[in-house]
Amino acid sequence: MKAATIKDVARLAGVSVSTASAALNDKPFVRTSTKQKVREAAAKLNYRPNAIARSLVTNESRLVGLVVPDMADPYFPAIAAGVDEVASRLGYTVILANTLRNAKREAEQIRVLLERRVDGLVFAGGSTVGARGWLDSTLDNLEIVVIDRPEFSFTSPSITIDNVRGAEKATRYLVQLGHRDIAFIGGPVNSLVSQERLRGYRFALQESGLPYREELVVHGDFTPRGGLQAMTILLNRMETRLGIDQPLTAAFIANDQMAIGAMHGVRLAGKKVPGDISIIGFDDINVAAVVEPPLTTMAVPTKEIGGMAMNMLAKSLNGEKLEDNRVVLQPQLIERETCIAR
Amino acid sequence: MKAATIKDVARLAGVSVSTASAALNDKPFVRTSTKQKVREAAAKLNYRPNAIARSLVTNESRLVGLVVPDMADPYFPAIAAGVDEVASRLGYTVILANTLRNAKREAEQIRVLLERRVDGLVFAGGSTVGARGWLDSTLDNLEIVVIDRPEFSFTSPSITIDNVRGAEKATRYLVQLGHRDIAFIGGPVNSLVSQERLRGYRFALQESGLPYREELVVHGDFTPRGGLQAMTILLNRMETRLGIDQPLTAAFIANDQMAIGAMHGVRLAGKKVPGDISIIGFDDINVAAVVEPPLTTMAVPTKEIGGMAMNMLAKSLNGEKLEDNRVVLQPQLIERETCIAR
DNA sequence: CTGTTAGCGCTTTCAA
DNA sequence: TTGAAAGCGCTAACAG
Repeated sequence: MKAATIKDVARLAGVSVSTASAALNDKPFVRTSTKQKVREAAAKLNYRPNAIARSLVTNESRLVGLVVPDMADPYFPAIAAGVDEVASRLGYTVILANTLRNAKREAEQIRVLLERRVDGLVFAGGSTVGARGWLDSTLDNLEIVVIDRPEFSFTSPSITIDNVRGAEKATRYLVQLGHRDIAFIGGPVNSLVSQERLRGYRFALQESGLPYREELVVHGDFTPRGGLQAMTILLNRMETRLGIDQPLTAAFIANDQMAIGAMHGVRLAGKKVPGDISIIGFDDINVAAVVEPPLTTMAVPTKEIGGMAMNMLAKSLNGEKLEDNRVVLQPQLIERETCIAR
Repeated sequence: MKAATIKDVARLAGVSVSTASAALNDKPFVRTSTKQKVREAAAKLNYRPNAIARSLVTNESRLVGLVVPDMADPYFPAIAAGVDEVASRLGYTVILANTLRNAKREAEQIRVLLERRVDGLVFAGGSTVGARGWLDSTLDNLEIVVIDRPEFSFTSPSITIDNVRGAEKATRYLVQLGHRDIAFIGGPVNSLVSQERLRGYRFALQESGLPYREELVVHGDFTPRGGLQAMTILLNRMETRLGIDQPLTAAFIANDQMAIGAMHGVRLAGKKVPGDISIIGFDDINVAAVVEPPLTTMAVPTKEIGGMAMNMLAKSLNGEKLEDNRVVLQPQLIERETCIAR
């Protein structure tokens, strides 16, 4: 049997449709007894308001799109959890859009979100050099909050990780421990976040009077496997090209997933973390604290970021002015056991 | 300026609204030149069809709800990735609903999904004893596919992990390696999945002529921290209550996240994995292969499951009969390095 | 092949 | 305090 509509409710309650609507929405001008009647009718019919119909007339969907590059990296589900939690508290529903770090797919997904008339978007990470252009044209008229997409940070409310400073801090930490031959494992070359972290790394090197050496940087793909491969390449390089005069003693790795993979690579090569090679990661994903040895990393309050983003979005949607629409977060060094003084 | 509607497009193209609609939907009976005109008009106006309006009339939203208990466990994002991938290929959009393993919240989230008129639901894991009742009444009329929610497996198309057999296999593997004092770390006591895995564990014990000992089972919460705590409890128990006559030599742990935490617990107690205690997990999450030592576990093809679920859902939505609507998957033993013969 | 008409389920004036 | 009517943007007969 078909789902009951408000018409059915109205009929059963013996009132007009408009009264039924007002009653169900608890408008103050409806007589209490009428509300009662209507509610009973609704209950009896197991009535569920049709959000689609409502959206059509109110011209707001209370849908928000959440655009993430990759669900396999725990970083993004953590953000998703934060967004979802406050969204549902605020009466929004979230649509998931996974871009798989693929520009074409991203465009496609956005198109869908637009057609669904989402009220707003939270755009998390995964930005890529040049991803900017086409978005601008199509995205006006839509509230959007970006997380760690530096290319939008000046046009949209944003939450940004200070990747440059974070990377700098991480690298400097290694330097302070006495390391001089410090490698960097980044994400995909065209990833903006990865580029920023590379920048911070170079900056710290420079400030410490250490040379930047190309042979010490390798790009991975943010996955554990990628980290493993990158570390293996690095270790081979050291072995074959440079000899033992300047062996790698530490590495700053652009995210924890790769760092954990890289640690494995170190062991596979018969070396020890941190005995032979110190490692510092980025993100502080939930297993970081319990891997062996526990991973020293730059922590980012992921879930809070998601919640914060959704809150900002909701505020703009309410027409409120954001007093602070350009949040920049400093990652925090969590010293665990993968770094050791040289 | 307001978004263009199909009316605007029709006017600009000099045709009626219905013709515009037909043209945009590429109906075969529209003259090619007309389609051309209409498309140009649409492009010029940057027209985007309003999916909300369409849904209202077609009475299908092409929305599917994805209900998961917890985004922090990599297991679920992996499923989400699978669902999302095939959903978007099939023209569906997925709404995320995170229940946080909380029955009240689950009910609330489902209510929202129903109001949004999702065409179907994929319900992944997190089932809890007694979660069944209220769902039945409210869920008819909705296509739904369940993943690892045994309580629905006989009323809805389902993909189920054979948890009992998987757990049995895992435990038996330990037994074959010569272990006789094998602990079990489960999820929350009322988690059905955890109960099944416990059942498999007991079954294997029994078949092997080993006694079931309550002091060897502890319940965690599926998180790394929970695994750590559970292992610590276990180790303390051994220390204090039982003395050294029957020290724990192995543990089967209900998911990888906890297993990784538990490994850490073992080390904290000054013992070694697998030297002192062998460990086997469940799920094969993506870091399992690279932790130290690489985790032996029962693999479940998570992402494929998500995709499969969405495919099944789409089929039922199309009115196709599912030839195989009760898929049962056998977890596969992945031997890595956390288990050793005694 | 194209246009006219009706209506999806709801909210929202506006009158009564 | 309630009801009648209009209309959100679209698709779906149906007639021409």
